[in-house]
Amino acid sequence: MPRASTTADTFNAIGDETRRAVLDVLAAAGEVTVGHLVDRLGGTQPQVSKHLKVLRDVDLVRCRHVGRSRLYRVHRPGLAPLQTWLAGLTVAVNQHHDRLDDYLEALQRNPDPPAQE
Amino acid sequence: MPRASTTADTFNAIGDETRRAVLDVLAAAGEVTVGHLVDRLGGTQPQVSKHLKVLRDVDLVRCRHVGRSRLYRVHRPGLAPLQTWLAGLTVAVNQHHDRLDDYLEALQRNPDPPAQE
DNA sequence: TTGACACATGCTCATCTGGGTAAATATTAA
DNA sequence: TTAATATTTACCCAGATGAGCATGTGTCAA
Repeated sequence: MPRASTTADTFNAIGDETRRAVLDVLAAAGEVTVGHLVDRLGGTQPQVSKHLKVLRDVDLVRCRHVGRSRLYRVHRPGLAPLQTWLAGLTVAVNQHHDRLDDYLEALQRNPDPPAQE
Repeated sequence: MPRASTTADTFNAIGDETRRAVLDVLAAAGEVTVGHLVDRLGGTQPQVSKHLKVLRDVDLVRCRHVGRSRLYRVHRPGLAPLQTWLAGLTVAVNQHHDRLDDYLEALQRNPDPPAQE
């Protein structure tokens, strides 16, 4: 079985570095034209358009027509899956691992530590 | 050019749903054995091992040997790239898009709104 | 209508993937 | 040493990808 489609979910969509860069530019600028993105990010126009399609498919960006241009913007609700999962994971990790990392790293440096210092 | 390697960075690593599930289990349980993960997640043992290798390569998990088992755990610092990027993006989006989404959606429902109301 | 502009879509291709199964490695028990 | 347990690693394969390039679609200007 191959890797899941990039449009399978938000996580796959942001796996690509260029797409993250697209989101960064959109987030910083508010609304941006495809042409502007091309100038800003480099690469060819079809390339950028394809990345935008992926982001659109997972609802991370939306666009509106203005003349012959299209203005793209980040669609905030699309970020929810990422924010939710990462926040939940972080909380869970912190609860169980408080200070465990430090302990384990110390243990690794001194595999057989004395019972109590 | 094919998709970037899953071990290219943290973002690619968490693109896979099974790997996110692995992280969830590890985060909830603290330290877990590979066998336990297999029981918990289903799938074959080699499969889980491979996913763990990917997570290890991007430093999202670490493990230590205990007898013939290995105890895996989430390595918190490995989450930093995700947290940093997502937080930055969220802040930027909120700054530029405060209430823009609502406006645009209203605009979409009523493409040619009266000047003021 | 014709032409230019702004994007989107279609196509080819080398490449990386995740699943399945078999075999290798390491550690403990007998 | 031999057997069993716990994981990792090696192969094989269909499927999806991103880059490059050509083409299609929609809009504005003359």
